Amino acid sequence: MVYDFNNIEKKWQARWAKNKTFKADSYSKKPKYYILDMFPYPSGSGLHVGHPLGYIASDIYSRYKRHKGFNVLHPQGYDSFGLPAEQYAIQTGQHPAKTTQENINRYRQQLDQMGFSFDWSREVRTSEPDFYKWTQWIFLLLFDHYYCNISNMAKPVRELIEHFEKNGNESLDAVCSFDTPQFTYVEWSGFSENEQQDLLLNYRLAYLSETEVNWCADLGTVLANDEIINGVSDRGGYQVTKKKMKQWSMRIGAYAERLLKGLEKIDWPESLKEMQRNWIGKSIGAKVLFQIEGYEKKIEVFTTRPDTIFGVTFMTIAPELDLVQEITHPDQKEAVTAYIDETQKRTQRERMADIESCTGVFTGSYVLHPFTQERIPIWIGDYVLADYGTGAVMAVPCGDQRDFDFAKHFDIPIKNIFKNVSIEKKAFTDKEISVIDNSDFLSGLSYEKAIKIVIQKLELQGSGEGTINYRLRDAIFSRQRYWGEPIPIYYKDKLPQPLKLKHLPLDLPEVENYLPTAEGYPPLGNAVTWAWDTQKEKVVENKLIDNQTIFPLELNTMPGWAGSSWYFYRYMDAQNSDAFVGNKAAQYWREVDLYLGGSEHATGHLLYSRFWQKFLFDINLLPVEEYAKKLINQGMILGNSAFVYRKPGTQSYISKELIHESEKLEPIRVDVNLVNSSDELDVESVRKWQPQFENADFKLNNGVFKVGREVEKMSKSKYNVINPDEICEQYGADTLRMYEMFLGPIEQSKPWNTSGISGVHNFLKKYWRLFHEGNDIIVKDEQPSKKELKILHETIKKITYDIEHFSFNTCVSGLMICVNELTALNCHSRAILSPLTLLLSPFAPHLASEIWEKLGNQNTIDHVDFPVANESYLIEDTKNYPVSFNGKMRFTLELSIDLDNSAIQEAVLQDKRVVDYLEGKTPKKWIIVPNKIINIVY
RNA sequence: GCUCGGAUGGUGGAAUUGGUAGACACGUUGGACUUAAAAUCCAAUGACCAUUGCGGUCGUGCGGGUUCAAGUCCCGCUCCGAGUACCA
Repeated sequence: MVYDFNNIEKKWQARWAKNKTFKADSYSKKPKYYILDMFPYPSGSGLHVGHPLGYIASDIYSRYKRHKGFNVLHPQGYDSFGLPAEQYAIQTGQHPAKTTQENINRYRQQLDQMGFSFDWSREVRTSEPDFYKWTQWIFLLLFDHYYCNISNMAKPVRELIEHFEKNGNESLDAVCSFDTPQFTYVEWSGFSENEQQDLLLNYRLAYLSETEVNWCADLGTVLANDEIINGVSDRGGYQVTKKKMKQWSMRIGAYAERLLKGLEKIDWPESLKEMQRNWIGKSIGAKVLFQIEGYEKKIEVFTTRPDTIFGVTFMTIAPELDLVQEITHPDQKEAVTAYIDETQKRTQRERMADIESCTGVFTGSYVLHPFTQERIPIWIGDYVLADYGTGAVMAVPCGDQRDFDFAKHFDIPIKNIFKNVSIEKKAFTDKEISVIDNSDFLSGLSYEKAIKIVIQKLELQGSGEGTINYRLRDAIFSRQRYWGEPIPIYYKDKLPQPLKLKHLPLDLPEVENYLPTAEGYPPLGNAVTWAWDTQKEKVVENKLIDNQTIFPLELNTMPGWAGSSWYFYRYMDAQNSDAFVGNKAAQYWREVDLYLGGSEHATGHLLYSRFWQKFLFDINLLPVEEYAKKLINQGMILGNSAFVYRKPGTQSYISKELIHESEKLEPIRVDVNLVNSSDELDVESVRKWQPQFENADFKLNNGVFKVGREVEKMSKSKYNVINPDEICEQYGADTLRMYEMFLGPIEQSKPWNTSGISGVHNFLKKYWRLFHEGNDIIVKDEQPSKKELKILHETIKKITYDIEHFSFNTCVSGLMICVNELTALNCHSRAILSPLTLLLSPFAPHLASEIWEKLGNQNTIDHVDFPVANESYLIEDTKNYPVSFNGKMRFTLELSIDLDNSAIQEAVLQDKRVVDYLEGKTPKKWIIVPNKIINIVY
């Protein structure tokens, strides 16, 4: 009887679905374990072989944990709002909801055929109103809270208002926008309602503000930096300009320090933590105030080197600052305006690419040095970024390379404040070995001491203070897009007002046209009908109508990361219609025990979700401050792209081996599915594949056309996608699962390559044969031999250890060795085969289930206890030791035994530690290597 | 530039954390079974030398060091990958 994987897999998948085998109990006496995968975005191309890598690993671990007696929550869902569905809608006029549903169906079918043990009863979709109701609700909570620096947590805006009524904002220590004015309680009560609301926006965690964005008028939308190439839009090549727009933002900066500190408590990959640390970018330094000559205003700068304050010879401010207009001297007006126009045309990308050139202009104004009162010229330079620190820099050319270059370029004096250092050619930046000189009260001090003293002095005279600055910027939350969560806000006198919980979900309306308009009017503006009608209030045509009063609604939608920032809590209580997660469920499941996903989300999803978690923890809605105890980044499975080479300007393609090195050819990607394993191209299929190849000329070599290969990310646009479906068809899901694990360590990226798949498939066939002879299952209830027991228990030990350390590739090897050895011994003992099948079950669940049933077990294998290694079977017989043996051993040994053996005595006496021993020090363990030396482990 | 990873046979990768390097698998070669093929099984397979039998030498990117013992630890390089980039 052959291993009929297709039928076995169908049989068990149907049975699992019917019996709801993997449904997690809501509450259980068993210990809980929550294993989460990053949910997929259901794209049009379906799953490729790279997607399931992490899912296979988490599935193995989930099945293992069930065998170990845990109540395992292993859910799955879809991150179903997003750009590609909307782009597709724009092109074809199909509603994104429709295409999304189709894609989800395909994904589900593909996930099921891999035999994953997901609890589908808890499925979530971010684009479903039942789900985004709560995303909108969380947004409203963020809108309704501010960050208090004293208690170091979010607090209700209500308390903020109380504080303003009693004290104004002077004595308040809260996170707020940079340009928040100071006011007293008297002033506060004098403000109009609108003025008050406007000020409150400076404190809210979700707030509306004027933000500079990359605006593309032709596409009618804001673009992210990576959507712009060489100053024009990546899509269509249109011009991109900078524009100030009212945008919703999230005050993630308020949580910078806690996001940093929290990393110490969680078991996440060090490299990923490092990425988050760099992204948060903490730097310790000082704020220094410089009085502008002839003005009341002061310019505040942030510096990490306040010790170099006596080296300041000019100041540079970012061209975007409003301050620029105010302080520009009439004589310089023309030059400054010209420069600002110039920089505005340059996109951020151009500015970034153009590190070499040094541009700037003098404002004609001066600030006064806080200690020497010297006049310091104020320059404008676009090497200063408006949104880092205060957008102004005290330039110390002797100690900073950029300031040095700027000074050299514009011929500004450079003052040396370092002892015994030449600054002729470049700035001196090595702070650790510097000694300050030529600096009044700081002369002769080291960098560390000077910083302490200068900060004291600054604080004393009120012209600065020690401070910490973070690189992390507040996250822009508005998107001029259709396929996302509507922001639950309406406008009263142009001020944002929150909708109420009873209004939620604010459904995404139907529109005729998904394209945003050229003025930046979002596509929701095209909406004809909005969905709800609550008592007196209703929403019609972008308007909230309340008692005959009409208010416009917010038309922007939320970004992709909104729904994914909290979805893992929804799984705990997916059907709850009264809360985003019920208290009882949150208390039982608490947090994710193991999270698997790609490191590409390090500074996106994985940071934003930690931010929302901390916020929801602050306001007592969640029990823990970090939601994922342990995180593993699975590597990417890369594609092996195929290239054909075209002579420029012709339709002539040349087989790979016929290419001379000197020839310049254009590489063009072809679908890898049209290439066989020897890199030979199916020319006829290529002609049918794309019209450009229809009449092309292919120069063959020995009757075949060979392609070039390159390893790249697997993506539809690179035509290198391999779908798992065919492999499941040809080898079965169990083979695919084990093969993907066998490929290498889970964290490692690797190119997809099917050449080794037969090895794994052979193993499963061999495993099947271990139990079969002809059509009969052959299992004997006989006492297993010592040797068989030893093989089994060694394997149990290894597999258990390796699964717990997520070393799934070595698990597969371990099982292979075990089966090879048992085959050689012709083992048919039930006492061996039964536990062995349990060991296999997480990896090849269909095969294991089938054999388990054939062994006559009444229960299914899924929740049976995992075998435990019995050490007594593993102990080596050491009696015949030590002159010759196979394998390596570690054990405690009486020294006298070995020293009596003259064959090894000579070697032993070379070992310093033996001498130590003879002098009275006791070793703990010895390791003996034949013909070599004795090792002693203390 | 900065930060973090990595480098082991023809290939993917093991190595109990300092203790027989190359497990397991692919590939290759030879053999068995077969009219033949497929399937399956067996053997060899790091390199070089010796192969009449044993055997020997070198080997974990390069150069040093610590140690009885280094793929593993330390110092200095080279190359590759990832992240980030005028962050004051």
